[in-house]
Amino acid sequence: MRQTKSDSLRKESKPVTLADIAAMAMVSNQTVSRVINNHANVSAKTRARVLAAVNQLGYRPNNAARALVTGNSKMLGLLALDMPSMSGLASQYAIERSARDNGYYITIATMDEIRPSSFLHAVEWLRRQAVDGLLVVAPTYDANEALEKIADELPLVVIEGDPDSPFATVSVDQVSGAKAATEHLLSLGHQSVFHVGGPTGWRQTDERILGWRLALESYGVDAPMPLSGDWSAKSGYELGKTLAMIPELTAIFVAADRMAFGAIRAFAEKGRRVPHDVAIVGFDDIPEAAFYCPPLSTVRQDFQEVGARALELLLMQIESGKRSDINVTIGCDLIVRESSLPQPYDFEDRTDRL
Amino acid sequence: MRQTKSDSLRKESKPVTLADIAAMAMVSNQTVSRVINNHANVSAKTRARVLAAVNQLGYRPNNAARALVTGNSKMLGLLALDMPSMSGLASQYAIERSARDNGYYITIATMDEIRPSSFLHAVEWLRRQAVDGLLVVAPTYDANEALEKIADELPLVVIEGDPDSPFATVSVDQVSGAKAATEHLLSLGHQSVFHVGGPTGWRQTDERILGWRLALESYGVDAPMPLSGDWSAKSGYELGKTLAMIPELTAIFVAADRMAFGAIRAFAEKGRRVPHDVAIVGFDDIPEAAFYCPPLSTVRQDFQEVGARALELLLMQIESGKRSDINVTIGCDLIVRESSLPQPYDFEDRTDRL
DNA sequence: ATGAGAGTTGGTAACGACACAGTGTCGTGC
DNA sequence: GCACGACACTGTGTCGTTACCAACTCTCAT
Repeated sequence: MRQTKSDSLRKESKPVTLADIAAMAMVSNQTVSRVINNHANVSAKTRARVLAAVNQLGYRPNNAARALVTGNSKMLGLLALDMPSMSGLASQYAIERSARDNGYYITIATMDEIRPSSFLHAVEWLRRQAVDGLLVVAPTYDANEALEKIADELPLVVIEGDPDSPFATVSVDQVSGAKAATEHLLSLGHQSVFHVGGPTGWRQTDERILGWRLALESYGVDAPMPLSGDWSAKSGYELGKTLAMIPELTAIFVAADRMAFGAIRAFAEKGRRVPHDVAIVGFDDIPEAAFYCPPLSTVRQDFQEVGARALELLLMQIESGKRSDINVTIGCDLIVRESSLPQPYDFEDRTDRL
Repeated sequence: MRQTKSDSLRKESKPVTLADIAAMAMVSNQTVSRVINNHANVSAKTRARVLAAVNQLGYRPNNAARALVTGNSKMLGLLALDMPSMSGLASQYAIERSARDNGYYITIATMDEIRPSSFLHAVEWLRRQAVDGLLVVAPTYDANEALEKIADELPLVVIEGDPDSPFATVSVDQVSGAKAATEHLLSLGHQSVFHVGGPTGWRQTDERILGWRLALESYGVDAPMPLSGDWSAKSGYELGKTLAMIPELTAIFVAADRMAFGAIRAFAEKGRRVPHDVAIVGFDDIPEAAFYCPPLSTVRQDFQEVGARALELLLMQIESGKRSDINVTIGCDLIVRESSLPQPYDFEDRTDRL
């Protein structure tokens, strides 16, 4: 017998159920249910009596039972990449908070890489939990085909996915961010701007390259061959060692702050100073960027906003029951700090620009 | 009617149930259930027939129904601090992966600060979801009293909690890490070592201070007044500006890499070079530490290991049904890099020490 | 042949909550 | 005085699954 087993080991003798408080408040199950769910047609007096019983007995609604009968689990799946060098998880907090405010739980599933198979695996896992909707952080192209199959069975929002895809997406406008960063460097008088990009297969990699190319074009400059890292500081360092050997290089746009850190370090080791000899702009604006040596110019992405908007879109679909393919684009801001500025900077009052 | 409503808007006409495949395989519900759950006493032939039906119909077990009858939701709650400057979330991935391998889901709840009230709120929220156990990242003391109430109703493991508390904990040995860092600095000949610590109320803050004190004592040095930041690079920067005014200061042990970044930056702005004028050691070994300018000496914490061990402890409690108060301590390693080394370093082949 | 025992399988009753369709009680308007 | 609707509340059925117990089918030894 379950009861016996569990209380022989743990207090929780028997969880309080709806029926228990119905008995205590001397009303039917149904009335209690209505009170719990804030339905109409319950007199103030009964409602108070029920609420009193709820408090006294410490009743906690059982979501499993609820999910079984209503068909809604109030659970959302968050599918993310297991990659510590990704900054995107900052938005996870925003998502959870906002979900909870709306009465939804978040359950997470991680993938070590976005391959269709491991991807579908994770989705399948979440669907067993009968999630009401899916938030997918899918910055690579591979994800799209896998998502197709899911999208018309389950509400879905893709974060950092392809805006041209047939599902709802929320993404940061990488192109204009990259363009602004590159133009900033060109406007300082650099003859050309090199680029350290992310790994192939990532939307962000291509879009940042595109923005960079557009800026170079508008200045009539030929684009050098872009390099490709894996977003980590280490990869930035390795590529930086290579770039440091190019004498005519004076400016680099690096597709991630962490890679920029590595690159600056590599330049320092080769005796080329940033910003005096080489100007560098990163991307992301991680909190440490403002405190690197030198403080890193970068493009700020508002992950909080991305998360909040994604959740909003998802709930909209769940509540309306209609699939949506709205594409939300969030802008980003160029933050200029010392790493791209040729002249020495007045150190004293820089805290205001963090 | 639910069915009508949902399929008017979305394919998912009606989910496949156990009964459907029972009908197809021409066996009873029970037999299907046994196959799904890998119970014994099912002939190979029937099992194959059932499995075939499962595949053909695309059956997905309904966890809600399962949870309702078994009383186990196969869901674990992860309670964490909403603080981007905390490095601890690295272990979240390890936890999720390992949980999934064991057939458990992770649902997260975040808190903006660890106060008993917001803490209990989050716990209550998770308990509604009928989680089978709780993983709590609770690095502050405040959490303890709140946890007492929960611990004997629900399996619980506290990450970075107080090892003397009456519940199972997994923590990193902060004291010895801090001691090693400080001794390293003293062994280099520094007369004293200053300290930039974390916020008050955090176990890690106190333990790192303790380790630092122990090291100073063993060298017969009086401990200067430790400073207190909030783990962020920004706070390290502000405190660094203060410390930079102390002429006799030659070495600092900073309780977090991010704060160390800020501090080094502040010193640079005041014209004091690291490591030539001041030696600095951080704590955490975040991936960027090796690529700061200069590369940061630090104490490495293995968050992966912490997460994996915590999950292991939790599952043990859940499966045995017995509360445990085992305290696991994970060691940490001093990583020496340029920020604490007085002599210039041979740049060429340093990649091996990352 | 017969019975025991192991290996299979089936039927029924939960689990806890909500939906749905009632029942009963008012108050209002003609 | 009667019909009628609005409101407050109740009773039963159901969601998909597993637990429990009973029943059936084989062997194999007696």
